[in-house]
Amino acid sequence: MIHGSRTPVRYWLFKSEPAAFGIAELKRRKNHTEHWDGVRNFQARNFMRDEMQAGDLGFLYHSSCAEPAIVGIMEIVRPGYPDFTAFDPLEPHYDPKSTLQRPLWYMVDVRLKREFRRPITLRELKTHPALVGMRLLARGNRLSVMPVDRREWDYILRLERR
DNA sequence: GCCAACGTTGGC
DNA sequence: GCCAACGTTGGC
Repeated sequence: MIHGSRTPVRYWLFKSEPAAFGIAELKRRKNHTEHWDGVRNFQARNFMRDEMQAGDLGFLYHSSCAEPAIVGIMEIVRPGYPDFTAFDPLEPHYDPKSTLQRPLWYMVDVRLKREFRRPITLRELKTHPALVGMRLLARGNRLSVMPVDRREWDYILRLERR
């Protein structure tokens, strides 16, 4: 990349159910890339397909578990490209509406950057007035991939140090 | 284009 | 396991 041409990093949040896939697997494969596949929601797809860039960072969030929490930071190493798991009838997220010629679903590749020194739980996040606007905390939010404001990102990193 | 029915998400 | 919120589907 030519010096100075780099666009500012954007921040994201990725949900995953630790029972299916979580930070344990990512740690085991440190410095290896993972496909963030299986996303079947249009809004989440659009973020991955249209907005994510290599070098962007994302929180890894554990959902649907005893202690929902942000547990680490991932780096996007490859921006949006067709999610090939949608093409395979044997895949759980197979979707016949998505074809090689006209892909419907997209994924990105990520790599674990680091695990948090401590998990920042959903419960804790909710106690901070600085985070009331956070998309994750919005009523009825079900997006599995969403943007995080830089201000919120920085605030949460400071929380981790407490 | 409306909207009821249905399935899924995800915290609790 | 419950249930609110939301997206999708399909009849009309």
